[in-house]
Amino acid sequence: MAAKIRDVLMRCRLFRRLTADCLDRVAAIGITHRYDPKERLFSQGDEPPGLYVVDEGAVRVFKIAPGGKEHVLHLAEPGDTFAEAAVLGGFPCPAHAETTVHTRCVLLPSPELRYLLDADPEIPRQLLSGMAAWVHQLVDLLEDVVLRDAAGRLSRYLLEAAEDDVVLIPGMKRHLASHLNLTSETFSRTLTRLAERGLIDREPGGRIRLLDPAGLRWVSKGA
Amino acid sequence: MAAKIRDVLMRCRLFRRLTADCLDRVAAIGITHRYDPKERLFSQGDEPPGLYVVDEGAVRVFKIAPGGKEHVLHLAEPGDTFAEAAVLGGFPCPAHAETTVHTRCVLLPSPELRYLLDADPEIPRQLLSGMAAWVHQLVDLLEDVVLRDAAGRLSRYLLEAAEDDVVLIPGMKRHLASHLNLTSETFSRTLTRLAERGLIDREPGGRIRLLDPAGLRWVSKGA
DNA sequence: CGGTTATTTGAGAGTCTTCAAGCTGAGTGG
DNA sequence: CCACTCAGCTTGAAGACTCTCAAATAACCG
Repeated sequence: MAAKIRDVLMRCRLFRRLTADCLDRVAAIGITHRYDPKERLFSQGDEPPGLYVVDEGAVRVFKIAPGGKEHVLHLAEPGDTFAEAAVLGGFPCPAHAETTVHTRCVLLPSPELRYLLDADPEIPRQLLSGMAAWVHQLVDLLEDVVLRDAAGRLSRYLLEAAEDDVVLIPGMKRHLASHLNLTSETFSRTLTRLAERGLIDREPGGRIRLLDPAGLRWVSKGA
Repeated sequence: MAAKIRDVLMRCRLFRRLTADCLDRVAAIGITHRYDPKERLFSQGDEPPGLYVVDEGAVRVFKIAPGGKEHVLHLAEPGDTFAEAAVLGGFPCPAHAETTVHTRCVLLPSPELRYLLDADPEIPRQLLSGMAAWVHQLVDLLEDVVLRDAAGRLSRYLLEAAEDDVVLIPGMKRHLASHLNLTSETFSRTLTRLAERGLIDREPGGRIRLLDPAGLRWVSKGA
């Protein structure tokens, strides 16, 4: 069981740089949780229960704007962590978290994690660079939203998410759309437009094949 | 001199939570630099010279999009730090940094800082929560760009930047506009619209008086 | 198969940007 | 002391992109 948790942690950027020794100690406090689809893990304003690592399934972390519109900050898939900033910074959750499908997570409970950080000087040091990477990713996201148009953002996402030139859309398209700061309508239209230009091919089951990665790269750079 | 550097560090979120002891050791490696207006501190892709803390003046950290458009990620004013993520994460600078006016900064050079982090277990631990706060701020910024309109973003900025219901615009309006993801034209128009509604008063010298903070808060919440 | 939910498509409206022109204000030299 | 100049700011009109609303289609689940 503990070996299992270790493996989950190993897959994620935040913990990958930990030494085997530290990793074991962190894994020891981990608890595996299972969730049904659409189950709420925590809500905006809650005290963070702990640091989550997705093992299987997917969690969307989102804000709800006054007016009911929601924006997906983070689509956490296997190997991703979330709520790390709230736990480590000691402030309440800045967003809601809900699963999209059947999901298994490892939870590192806040009290135990904080104790560990105080007890073991090696761990904070190694987490620091992990946090820096997370900042870097946020800056990328910000850049994305700010200086790319719909086609550019979608192209970049496709390029990043592709494996063997195939992208499997996680969960509902409208959540992915929200993550890219698009309505589902615009998302759909942009997808067909990319297909018309021969850059991608829409296959059944939410699968997308990249026909012309170089062309997509061009679009994502803003042309 | 060292006392001076200590004071500068003390003012910023990243270091405020450090114990007096650690603070001294960090301050010891700090170097004060002076810059002319529009002087370039580093460029995108450079190895980060170190962690900067603004003592006096202002630095804008910005990206240039293909096509020449620039976006201001961060307007660093006294007490703000920048390049922290690149130094701590060990990757190249993701953006350019340039002063807007005569500026004094404290630089904590990368090699010394890294050495300090390795040598002293206490410092990374205390920096971790500072990084978490920076993540939190980035998420706010992202939220800002994504779910507020021009008037909402400007209102929020004014409320945050105000002291005694007066905001002094740092540097050029067009840089502030870019930070809020607006063109300078839209910025100007939005300002006059807020003035017409009696929420603010535009005074000479780039000074803005908040006449109705409650009303601004209403606008910033998206109405 | 029927009901429900998600996605696609169409038409119209709104916001922000772009392009172009006029304005303002500080610094300069006559 | 004043006109000149240049950069930044403001204002106007036109256009682009995305959103909203509405309806049709497709996918899913019991």
